Amino acid sequence: MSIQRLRGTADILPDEAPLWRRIESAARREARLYGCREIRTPVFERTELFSRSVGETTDIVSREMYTFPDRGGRSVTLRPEGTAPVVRAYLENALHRTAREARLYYLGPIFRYEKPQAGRQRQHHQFGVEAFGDGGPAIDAEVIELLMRFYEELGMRDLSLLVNTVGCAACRPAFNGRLAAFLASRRPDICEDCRRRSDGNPLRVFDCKSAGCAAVIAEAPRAIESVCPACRVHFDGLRALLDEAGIAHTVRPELVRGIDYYTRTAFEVLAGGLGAQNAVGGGGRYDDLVESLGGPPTPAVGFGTGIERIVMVMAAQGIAAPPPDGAVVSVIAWEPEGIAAGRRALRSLRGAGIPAEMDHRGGSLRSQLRRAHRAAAAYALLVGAAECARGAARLKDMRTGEEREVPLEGIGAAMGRLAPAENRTGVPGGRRPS
RNA sequence: GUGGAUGUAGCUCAGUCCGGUUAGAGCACCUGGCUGUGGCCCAGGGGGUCGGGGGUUCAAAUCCCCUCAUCCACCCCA
Repeated sequence: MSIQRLRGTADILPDEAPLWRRIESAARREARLYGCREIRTPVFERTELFSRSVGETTDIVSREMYTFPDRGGRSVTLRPEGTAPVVRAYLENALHRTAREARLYYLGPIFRYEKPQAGRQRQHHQFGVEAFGDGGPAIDAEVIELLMRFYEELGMRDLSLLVNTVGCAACRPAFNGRLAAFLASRRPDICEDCRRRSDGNPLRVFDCKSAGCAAVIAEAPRAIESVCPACRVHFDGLRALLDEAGIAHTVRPELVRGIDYYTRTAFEVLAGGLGAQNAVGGGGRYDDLVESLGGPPTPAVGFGTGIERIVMVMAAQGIAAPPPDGAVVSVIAWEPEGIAAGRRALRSLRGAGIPAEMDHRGGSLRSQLRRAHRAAAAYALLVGAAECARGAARLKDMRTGEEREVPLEGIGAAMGRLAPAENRTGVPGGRRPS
Protein backbone atom coordinates (compact mmCIF):
# COMPACT_ATOMS: atom_id res chain seq x y z
CA MET A 1 0.00 0.00 0.00
CA SER A 2 1.46 3.37 -0.93
CA ILE A 3 -0.02 6.60 0.37
CA GLN A 4 -2.54 6.19 3.15
CA ARG A 5 -5.01 8.59 4.67
CA LEU A 6 -3.82 10.76 7.50
CA ARG A 7 -4.31 9.47 11.00
CA GLY A 8 -7.73 10.21 12.44
CA THR A 9 -9.33 10.87 9.06
CA ALA A 10 -11.86 8.72 7.27
CA ASP A 11 -13.12 8.25 3.76
CA ILE A 12 -16.87 8.29 3.45
CA LEU A 13 -17.35 5.59 0.85
CA PRO A 14 -20.10 5.29 -1.78
CA ASP A 15 -21.95 2.75 0.37
CA GLU A 16 -22.09 5.19 3.28
CA ALA A 17 -22.73 8.40 1.40
CA PRO A 18 -26.52 7.91 1.10
CA LEU A 19 -26.81 7.77 4.89
CA TRP A 20 -24.74 10.94 5.18
CA ARG A 21 -27.00 12.66 2.70
CA ARG A 22 -30.05 11.57 4.67
CA ILE A 23 -28.58 13.03 7.85
CA GLU A 24 -27.58 16.24 6.12
CA SER A 25 -30.95 16.72 4.52
CA ALA A 26 -32.69 16.10 7.84
CA ALA A 27 -30.43 18.75 9.35
CA ARG A 28 -31.29 21.26 6.62
CA ARG A 29 -34.98 20.48 6.89
CA GLU A 30 -35.12 20.94 10.67
CA ALA A 31 -32.99 24.06 10.56
CA ARG A 32 -35.29 25.53 7.95
CA LEU A 33 -38.38 24.63 9.97
CA TYR A 34 -36.96 26.61 12.86
CA GLY A 35 -36.14 29.63 10.76
CA CYS A 36 -32.40 29.09 10.42
CA ARG A 37 -30.52 30.05 7.30
CA GLU A 38 -27.36 28.38 6.12
CA ILE A 39 -23.95 29.95 6.46
CA ARG A 40 -20.74 28.53 5.05
CA THR A 41 -17.52 29.82 6.52
CA PRO A 42 -13.95 28.96 5.50
CA VAL A 43 -12.41 25.88 7.07
CA PHE A 44 -9.45 27.94 8.20
CA GLU A 45 -9.27 31.19 10.10
CA ARG A 46 -6.74 33.40 11.79
CA THR A 47 -5.49 31.58 14.86
CA GLU A 48 -6.42 34.39 17.24
CA LEU A 49 -10.12 33.93 16.46
CA PHE A 50 -10.03 30.65 18.34
CA SER A 51 -7.51 31.51 21.03
CA ARG A 52 -9.54 34.59 21.98
CA SER A 53 -12.95 32.93 21.94
CA VAL A 54 -12.50 29.31 22.94
CA GLY A 55 -9.93 30.21 25.60
CA GLU A 56 -6.16 29.93 25.79
CA THR A 57 -6.24 27.42 28.62
CA THR A 58 -8.72 25.01 27.06
CA ASP A 59 -7.48 21.69 25.71
CA ILE A 60 -8.76 22.65 22.28
CA VAL A 61 -6.58 25.73 22.02
CA SER A 62 -3.63 24.64 24.10
CA ARG A 63 -2.94 21.34 22.40
CA GLU A 64 -5.47 20.29 19.78
CA MET A 65 -5.40 22.86 17.02
CA TYR A 66 -4.01 22.39 13.54
CA THR A 67 -2.09 25.65 13.50
CA PHE A 68 0.55 26.62 10.97
CA PRO A 69 2.01 29.69 9.34
CA ASP A 70 0.85 30.29 5.78
CA ARG A 71 3.20 31.52 3.09
CA GLY A 72 2.53 35.11 4.06
CA GLY A 73 3.59 34.46 7.62
CA ARG A 74 0.09 34.61 9.12
CA SER A 75 -0.78 32.05 11.77
CA VAL A 76 -3.79 30.14 10.50
CA THR A 77 -5.81 27.38 12.14
CA LEU A 78 -8.13 24.72 10.76
CA ARG A 79 -11.38 25.37 12.57
CA PRO A 80 -11.55 23.30 15.77
CA GLU A 81 -15.18 24.25 16.42
CA GLY A 82 -18.00 25.89 14.53
CA THR A 83 -19.25 28.76 16.65
CA ALA A 84 -16.36 31.23 16.53
CA PRO A 85 -16.20 31.34 12.71
CA VAL A 86 -19.95 31.91 12.53
CA VAL A 87 -19.70 34.76 15.03
CA ARG A 88 -16.80 36.22 13.05
CA ALA A 89 -18.77 36.04 9.81
CA TYR A 90 -21.88 37.42 11.50
CA LEU A 91 -19.94 40.48 12.60
CA GLU A 92 -17.74 40.90 9.54
CA ASN A 93 -20.72 40.89 7.19
CA ALA A 94 -22.79 43.05 9.52
CA LEU A 95 -25.62 40.54 9.69
CA HIS A 96 -26.49 42.04 13.07
CA ARG A 97 -27.32 45.32 11.35
CA THR A 98 -29.72 43.89 8.79
CA ALA A 99 -31.72 41.76 11.19
CA ARG A 100 -31.91 42.10 14.93
CA GLU A 101 -32.22 38.41 15.40
CA ALA A 102 -30.27 36.04 13.17
CA ARG A 103 -30.56 32.28 13.18
CA LEU A 104 -27.86 30.45 11.29
CA TYR A 105 -26.85 26.87 10.70
CA TYR A 106 -23.77 25.22 9.29
CA LEU A 107 -22.64 21.79 8.20
CA GLY A 108 -19.02 20.94 7.68
CA PRO A 109 -15.70 19.57 8.85
CA ILE A 110 -14.03 20.30 12.16
CA PHE A 111 -10.37 19.61 12.91
CA ARG A 112 -8.74 18.72 16.20
CA TYR A 113 -5.35 17.15 16.68
CA GLU A 114 -6.37 14.43 19.12
CA LYS A 115 -5.47 10.81 19.52
CA PRO A 116 -8.21 8.89 17.71
CA GLN A 117 -10.46 6.39 19.45
CA ALA A 118 -14.06 5.24 19.18
CA GLY A 119 -16.11 8.26 18.13
CA ARG A 120 -13.12 10.58 18.00
CA GLN A 121 -11.29 11.60 14.88
CA ARG A 122 -8.97 14.38 13.83
CA GLN A 123 -11.41 15.49 11.18
CA HIS A 124 -15.06 15.09 11.96
CA HIS A 125 -18.22 16.80 10.77
CA GLN A 126 -20.75 18.85 12.64
CA PHE A 127 -24.17 20.26 12.14
CA GLY A 128 -24.54 23.37 14.21
CA VAL A 129 -27.07 26.09 14.86
CA GLU A 130 -26.42 29.55 16.28
CA ALA A 131 -29.19 31.93 17.28
CA PHE A 132 -28.16 35.53 17.88
CA GLY A 133 -29.92 38.43 19.53
CA ASP A 134 -32.34 36.86 21.98
CA GLY A 135 -31.31 36.56 25.60
CA GLY A 136 -34.42 34.81 26.91
CA PRO A 137 -34.83 31.16 27.80
CA ALA A 138 -37.45 30.52 25.10
CA ILE A 139 -34.84 30.56 22.38
CA ASP A 140 -32.64 28.17 24.37
CA ALA A 141 -35.59 25.80 24.57
CA GLU A 142 -36.30 26.20 20.89
CA VAL A 143 -32.73 25.45 19.89
CA ILE A 144 -32.75 22.33 22.07
CA GLU A 145 -36.11 21.32 20.62
CA LEU A 146 -34.67 21.64 17.11
CA LEU A 147 -31.79 19.38 18.04
CA MET A 148 -34.01 16.74 19.65
CA ARG A 149 -36.44 16.79 16.73
CA PHE A 150 -33.55 16.30 14.34
CA TYR A 151 -32.44 13.18 16.22
CA GLU A 152 -36.00 11.95 16.37
CA GLU A 153 -36.49 12.43 12.63
CA LEU A 154 -33.49 10.16 12.07
CA GLY A 155 -35.09 7.50 14.26
CA MET A 156 -32.63 7.79 17.13
CA ARG A 157 -33.94 6.58 20.48
CA ASP A 158 -32.91 6.47 24.13
CA LEU A 159 -31.10 9.77 24.16
CA SER A 160 -30.65 11.67 27.37
CA LEU A 161 -30.60 15.41 27.52
CA LEU A 162 -28.55 16.89 30.33
CA VAL A 163 -28.86 20.56 31.22
CA ASN A 164 -27.05 22.86 33.59
CA THR A 165 -26.32 26.48 34.19
CA VAL A 166 -22.78 27.70 34.46
CA GLY A 167 -23.57 31.26 35.53
CA CYS A 168 -22.74 34.52 33.84
CA ALA A 169 -20.06 37.17 33.90
CA ALA A 170 -21.67 38.61 37.02
CA CYS A 171 -21.72 35.50 39.15
CA ARG A 172 -19.25 33.03 37.72
CA PRO A 173 -16.01 34.68 38.86
CA ALA A 174 -17.21 34.71 42.43
CA PHE A 175 -18.27 31.12 42.20
CA ASN A 176 -15.02 30.07 40.57
CA GLY A 177 -13.19 31.74 43.44
CA ARG A 178 -15.23 29.90 46.04
CA LEU A 179 -14.74 26.61 44.27
CA ALA A 180 -11.03 27.16 43.90
CA ALA A 181 -10.77 27.98 47.58
CA PHE A 182 -12.67 24.83 48.47
CA LEU A 183 -10.43 22.71 46.23
CA ALA A 184 -7.32 24.30 47.71
CA SER A 185 -8.52 23.27 51.16
CA ARG A 186 -8.92 19.68 49.98
CA ARG A 187 -5.86 19.57 47.77
CA PRO A 188 -4.35 16.48 49.42
CA ASP A 189 -7.53 14.49 48.75
CA ILE A 190 -7.84 15.06 45.02
CA CYS A 191 -6.02 13.53 42.08
CA GLU A 192 -3.22 15.16 40.18
CA ASP A 193 -5.43 15.99 37.21
CA CYS A 194 -7.87 17.78 39.46
CA ARG A 195 -5.12 19.82 41.09
CA ARG A 196 -4.16 21.00 37.66
CA ARG A 197 -7.80 21.70 36.83
CA SER A 198 -8.39 23.64 40.02
CA ASP A 199 -5.79 26.16 38.89
CA GLY A 200 -6.96 26.54 35.30
CA ASN A 201 -10.68 25.88 35.09
CA PRO A 202 -11.95 24.66 38.47
CA LEU A 203 -15.37 23.77 37.07
CA ARG A 204 -13.74 20.90 35.24
CA VAL A 205 -13.20 18.90 38.44
CA PHE A 206 -16.90 18.06 38.33
CA ASP A 207 -16.08 15.86 35.36
CA CYS A 208 -13.50 13.76 37.20
CA LYS A 209 -14.28 10.05 37.30
CA SER A 210 -11.80 9.04 40.00
CA ALA A 211 -13.42 7.62 43.11
CA GLY A 212 -11.37 9.70 45.53
CA CYS A 213 -12.35 12.93 43.88
CA ALA A 214 -16.01 11.97 43.74
CA ALA A 215 -16.21 12.10 47.54
CA VAL A 216 -14.65 15.53 47.61
CA ILE A 217 -16.75 16.80 44.74
CA ALA A 218 -19.91 15.72 46.51
CA GLU A 219 -19.16 18.35 49.16
CA ALA A 220 -18.09 21.06 46.73
CA PRO A 221 -20.21 24.12 46.14
CA ARG A 222 -22.38 23.78 43.04
CA ALA A 223 -22.72 26.37 40.34
CA ILE A 224 -26.40 25.70 40.14
CA GLU A 225 -26.86 26.68 43.78
CA SER A 226 -24.58 29.66 43.53
CA VAL A 227 -25.62 31.53 40.43
CA CYS A 228 -27.10 34.98 40.59
CA PRO A 229 -30.88 35.51 40.68
CA ALA A 230 -31.01 36.44 36.97
CA CYS A 231 -29.26 33.22 35.97
CA ARG A 232 -31.51 31.27 38.27
CA VAL A 233 -34.62 32.76 36.70
CA HIS A 234 -33.26 32.00 33.24
CA PHE A 235 -32.53 28.40 34.12
CA ASP A 236 -35.89 27.80 35.79
CA GLY A 237 -37.54 29.38 32.78
CA LEU A 238 -35.71 27.07 30.42
CA ARG A 239 -36.71 24.01 32.40
CA ALA A 240 -40.36 25.04 32.43
CA LEU A 241 -40.25 25.63 28.66
CA LEU A 242 -38.67 22.22 28.05
CA ASP A 243 -41.41 20.64 30.14
CA GLU A 244 -44.01 22.54 28.15
CA ALA A 245 -42.47 21.21 24.92
CA GLY A 246 -42.51 17.69 26.33
CA ILE A 247 -38.73 17.38 26.22
CA ALA A 248 -37.42 15.11 28.95
CA HIS A 249 -34.25 16.37 30.55
CA THR A 250 -32.06 15.85 33.57
CA VAL A 251 -30.33 18.56 35.53
CA ARG A 252 -26.69 17.62 35.83
CA PRO A 253 -24.91 20.13 38.08
CA GLU A 254 -21.52 18.69 37.20
CA LEU A 255 -22.03 19.26 33.47
CA VAL A 256 -19.28 21.55 32.24
CA ARG A 257 -18.21 22.19 28.70
CA GLY A 258 -14.64 22.46 27.55
CA ILE A 259 -15.01 25.82 25.88
CA ASP A 260 -14.69 29.03 27.86
CA TYR A 261 -17.29 31.20 26.15
CA TYR A 262 -20.38 29.48 27.57
CA THR A 263 -22.62 31.38 29.96
CA ARG A 264 -25.78 30.30 31.72
CA THR A 265 -27.24 27.40 29.77
CA ALA A 266 -25.06 24.37 29.01
CA PHE A 267 -26.46 21.14 27.65
CA GLU A 268 -25.38 17.84 26.23
CA VAL A 269 -27.14 14.93 24.58
CA LEU A 270 -25.83 11.49 25.47
CA ALA A 271 -26.40 8.24 23.62
CA GLY A 272 -25.47 4.61 24.07
CA GLY A 273 -23.46 2.73 21.45
CA LEU A 274 -20.73 5.33 21.25
CA GLY A 275 -18.11 3.86 23.56
CA ALA A 276 -16.48 6.24 25.98
CA GLN A 277 -17.28 9.29 23.84
CA ASN A 278 -20.97 9.24 24.59
CA ALA A 279 -22.05 12.76 23.65
CA VAL A 280 -23.74 13.12 20.26
CA GLY A 281 -24.34 16.80 20.63
CA GLY A 282 -23.96 19.69 22.97
CA GLY A 283 -24.11 23.41 23.24
CA GLY A 284 -25.14 26.33 25.31
CA ARG A 285 -25.48 30.04 25.63
CA TYR A 286 -22.63 32.44 24.96
CA ASP A 287 -23.87 35.89 25.84
CA ASP A 288 -20.47 37.59 25.94
CA LEU A 289 -18.77 36.12 22.88
CA VAL A 290 -20.05 38.48 20.20
CA GLU A 291 -18.99 41.49 22.21
CA SER A 292 -15.61 40.02 23.07
CA LEU A 293 -14.95 39.56 19.35
CA GLY A 294 -15.62 43.21 18.74
CA GLY A 295 -19.38 43.32 18.15
CA PRO A 296 -22.19 44.95 20.04
CA PRO A 297 -23.46 43.20 23.17
CA THR A 298 -25.44 40.33 21.66
CA PRO A 299 -26.78 37.33 23.52
CA ALA A 300 -26.63 34.03 21.64
CA VAL A 301 -27.21 30.31 22.01
CA GLY A 302 -26.33 27.34 19.86
CA PHE A 303 -25.34 23.71 19.55
CA GLY A 304 -23.05 21.46 17.59
CA THR A 305 -23.70 17.80 16.88
CA GLY A 306 -21.30 15.26 15.39
CA ILE A 307 -22.35 13.52 12.20
CA GLU A 308 -19.96 10.59 12.69
CA ARG A 309 -21.40 9.95 16.14
CA ILE A 310 -24.93 10.10 14.76
CA VAL A 311 -23.91 7.48 12.19
CA MET A 312 -22.54 5.33 15.03
CA VAL A 313 -25.70 5.64 17.12
CA MET A 314 -27.91 4.83 14.14
CA ALA A 315 -25.82 1.74 13.39
CA ALA A 316 -25.90 0.63 17.04
CA GLN A 317 -29.67 1.08 17.12
CA GLY A 318 -30.16 -0.90 13.92
CA ILE A 319 -31.68 2.01 12.02
CA ALA A 320 -31.82 1.05 8.36
CA ALA A 321 -29.67 3.02 5.97
CA PRO A 322 -31.11 4.27 2.71
CA PRO A 323 -30.57 2.07 -0.36
CA PRO A 324 -27.21 2.45 -2.08
CA ASP A 325 -26.86 4.58 -5.18
CA GLY A 326 -26.97 2.75 -8.47
CA ALA A 327 -28.32 2.66 -11.96
CA VAL A 328 -32.03 2.00 -12.43
CA VAL A 329 -31.62 0.67 -15.94
CA SER A 330 -28.72 -1.38 -17.19
CA VAL A 331 -28.41 -1.26 -20.97
CA ILE A 332 -27.00 -4.48 -22.38
CA ALA A 333 -25.68 -4.95 -25.91
CA TRP A 334 -23.76 -8.13 -26.61
CA GLU A 335 -23.75 -8.18 -30.39
CA PRO A 336 -22.02 -5.61 -32.63
CA GLU A 337 -25.35 -4.59 -34.19
CA GLY A 338 -26.78 -3.42 -30.88
CA ILE A 339 -23.93 -1.36 -29.52
CA ALA A 340 -24.62 2.01 -31.14
CA ALA A 341 -28.37 1.62 -30.53
CA GLY A 342 -27.57 0.80 -26.90
CA ARG A 343 -25.62 4.00 -26.53
CA ARG A 344 -28.51 5.98 -28.04
CA ALA A 345 -30.90 4.35 -25.56
CA LEU A 346 -28.51 5.24 -22.74
CA ARG A 347 -28.59 8.91 -23.70
CA SER A 348 -32.36 8.85 -24.06
CA LEU A 349 -32.78 7.36 -20.57
CA ARG A 350 -30.40 9.82 -18.97
CA GLY A 351 -32.08 12.64 -20.82
CA ALA A 352 -35.33 11.58 -19.14
CA GLY A 353 -33.64 11.70 -15.73
CA ILE A 354 -33.29 7.96 -15.32
CA PRO A 355 -29.95 6.76 -13.96
CA ALA A 356 -28.67 4.29 -16.53
CA GLU A 357 -25.45 2.46 -17.24
CA MET A 358 -23.95 0.32 -19.99
CA ASP A 359 -20.82 -1.78 -19.77
CA HIS A 360 -18.78 -0.63 -22.74
CA ARG A 361 -16.42 -3.56 -22.33
CA GLY A 362 -19.18 -5.76 -23.63
CA GLY A 363 -19.13 -9.43 -22.74
CA SER A 364 -21.72 -12.16 -23.14
CA LEU A 365 -25.36 -11.48 -22.43
CA ARG A 366 -25.06 -13.81 -19.51
CA SER A 367 -22.15 -12.01 -17.92
CA GLN A 368 -23.62 -8.55 -18.50
CA LEU A 369 -26.91 -9.65 -16.99
CA ARG A 370 -25.03 -10.98 -14.01
CA ARG A 371 -23.31 -7.61 -13.63
CA ALA A 372 -26.66 -5.82 -13.86
CA HIS A 373 -28.01 -8.11 -11.17
CA ARG A 374 -25.10 -7.46 -8.85
CA ALA A 375 -25.37 -3.75 -9.45
CA ALA A 376 -29.00 -4.13 -8.37
CA ALA A 377 -30.45 -2.47 -11.45
CA ALA A 378 -34.25 -2.47 -11.45
CA TYR A 379 -34.41 -3.04 -15.21
CA ALA A 380 -32.20 -4.42 -17.94
CA LEU A 381 -32.65 -3.19 -21.50
CA LEU A 382 -31.51 -5.95 -23.86
CA VAL A 383 -30.54 -4.47 -27.21
CA GLY A 384 -30.18 -7.57 -29.37
CA ALA A 385 -29.46 -7.67 -33.08
CA ALA A 386 -32.83 -9.19 -33.99
CA GLU A 387 -34.97 -6.65 -32.10
CA CYS A 388 -32.65 -3.85 -33.07
CA ALA A 389 -33.31 -4.57 -36.73
CA ARG A 390 -36.94 -3.57 -36.17
CA GLY A 391 -36.09 -0.63 -33.92
CA ALA A 392 -36.90 -2.36 -30.64
CA ALA A 393 -35.31 -3.91 -27.56
CA ARG A 394 -36.41 -6.19 -24.75
CA LEU A 395 -37.09 -4.57 -21.38
CA LYS A 396 -36.59 -6.97 -18.52
CA ASP A 397 -37.90 -6.33 -15.02
CA MET A 398 -35.06 -7.65 -12.88
CA ARG A 399 -37.24 -8.27 -9.88
CA THR A 400 -39.97 -10.34 -11.55
CA GLY A 401 -38.02 -11.53 -14.56
CA GLU A 402 -40.78 -10.42 -16.93
CA GLU A 403 -39.76 -9.23 -20.37
CA ARG A 404 -41.49 -7.33 -23.11
CA GLU A 405 -40.49 -5.73 -26.34
CA VAL A 406 -40.33 -1.94 -26.36
CA PRO A 407 -39.56 0.53 -29.15
CA LEU A 408 -36.13 2.11 -28.89
CA GLU A 409 -37.44 5.41 -30.18
CA GLY A 410 -38.30 7.60 -27.19
CA ILE A 411 -37.25 4.92 -24.71
CA GLY A 412 -36.36 7.47 -22.03
CA ALA A 413 -39.75 9.14 -22.07
CA ALA A 414 -41.51 5.75 -22.14
CA MET A 415 -39.53 4.55 -19.13
CA GLY A 416 -40.30 7.80 -17.36
CA ARG A 417 -44.02 7.07 -17.75
CA LEU A 418 -43.58 3.42 -16.79
CA ALA A 419 -41.71 4.11 -13.59
CA PRO A 420 -42.00 7.76 -12.59
CA ALA A 421 -40.97 6.92 -9.03
CA GLU A 422 -37.65 5.72 -10.35
CA ASN A 423 -36.96 9.00 -12.03
CA ARG A 424 -34.89 9.87 -9.05
CA THR A 425 -31.89 8.01 -7.75
CA GLY A 426 -33.68 5.63 -5.40
CA VAL A 427 -34.58 2.16 -6.48
CA PRO A 428 -38.06 0.99 -5.44
CA GLY A 429 -38.57 -2.09 -3.36
CA GLY A 430 -35.09 -2.06 -1.92
CA ARG A 431 -31.96 -3.50 -3.42
CA ARG A 432 -30.50 -6.94 -4.02
CA PRO A 433 -33.43 -8.92 -5.33
CA SER A 434 -32.78 -12.53 -4.41
C1' G B 1 0.86 12.88 26.18
C1' U B 2 0.01 7.77 29.14
C1' G B 3 -1.62 2.63 29.03
C1' G B 4 -3.67 -2.06 26.74
C1' A B 5 -4.80 -4.96 22.33
C1' U B 6 -4.13 -5.93 17.18
C1' G B 7 -1.55 -5.80 12.12
C1' U B 8 -1.64 -12.42 7.10
C1' A B 9 -5.83 -11.82 -0.11
C1' G B 10 -10.64 -6.45 -1.64
C1' C B 11 -13.46 -7.99 3.33
C1' U B 12 -13.79 -11.33 7.86
C1' C B 13 -10.27 -14.39 9.80
C1' A B 14 -7.18 -19.37 10.65
C1' G B 15 -1.91 -20.48 10.88
C1' U B 16 2.28 -17.58 15.41
C1' C B 17 2.52 -20.46 21.80
C1' C B 18 6.00 -25.73 20.06
C1' G B 19 10.52 -21.90 13.40
C1' G B 20 10.66 -26.60 8.65
C1' U B 21 7.87 -28.70 1.75
C1' U B 22 4.75 -24.17 -3.49
C1' A B 23 0.92 -19.49 3.18
C1' G B 24 -4.89 -21.31 3.84
C1' A B 25 -10.52 -20.83 4.47
C1' G B 26 -15.21 -18.28 3.88
C1' C B 27 -17.22 -14.13 1.40
C1' A B 28 -16.27 -10.94 -2.85
C1' C B 29 -14.28 -10.78 -8.02
C1' C B 30 -13.47 -13.16 -13.17
C1' U B 31 -14.51 -17.34 -16.64
C1' G B 32 -17.15 -21.58 -18.01
C1' G B 33 -21.16 -25.34 -17.42
C1' C B 34 -26.12 -22.50 -20.08
C1' U B 35 -23.40 -20.75 -28.42
C1' G B 36 -29.86 -14.81 -26.53
C1' U B 37 -31.01 -14.44 -20.19
C1' G B 38 -29.29 -12.65 -13.72
C1' G B 39 -30.23 -14.98 -8.67
C1' C B 40 -29.30 -21.21 -6.87
C1' C B 41 -25.79 -25.04 -7.89
C1' C B 42 -21.13 -27.11 -9.89
C1' A B 43 -16.11 -26.60 -11.97
C1' G B 44 -12.00 -23.61 -12.79
C1' G B 45 -9.19 -18.93 -12.34
C1' G B 46 -6.89 -14.25 -10.84
C1' G B 47 -5.21 -12.11 -6.71
C1' G B 48 -0.39 -11.91 -0.82
C1' U B 49 6.34 -6.96 0.00
C1' C B 50 2.40 -12.27 6.06
C1' G B 51 2.46 -3.53 8.23
C1' G B 52 7.88 -1.78 7.57
C1' G B 53 13.18 -2.22 9.01
C1' G B 54 16.96 -4.84 11.46
C1' G B 55 18.69 -9.24 14.12
C1' U B 56 19.04 -14.71 15.55
C1' U B 57 19.08 -19.31 12.53
C1' C B 58 20.89 -24.07 7.70
C1' A B 59 15.72 -22.19 7.63
C1' A B 60 11.30 -16.79 10.11
C1' A B 61 4.22 -15.16 8.99
C1' U B 62 6.14 -17.90 13.46
C1' C B 63 11.68 -16.09 18.04
C1' C B 64 14.20 -11.04 19.56
C1' C B 65 14.76 -5.56 18.95
C1' C B 66 13.15 -1.02 16.70
C1' U B 67 9.47 1.48 14.03
C1' C B 68 4.74 2.67 11.77
C1' A B 69 -0.42 2.10 11.64
C1' U B 70 -5.18 0.69 13.50
C1' C B 71 -8.54 -0.25 17.52
C1' C B 72 -9.78 0.51 22.72
C1' A B 73 -9.26 3.24 27.37
C1' C B 74 -7.39 7.65 30.21
C1' C B 75 -7.55 12.94 29.12
C1' C B 76 -10.91 15.95 26.41
C1' C B 77 -14.95 16.39 23.35
C1' A B 78 -18.90 16.04 18.56
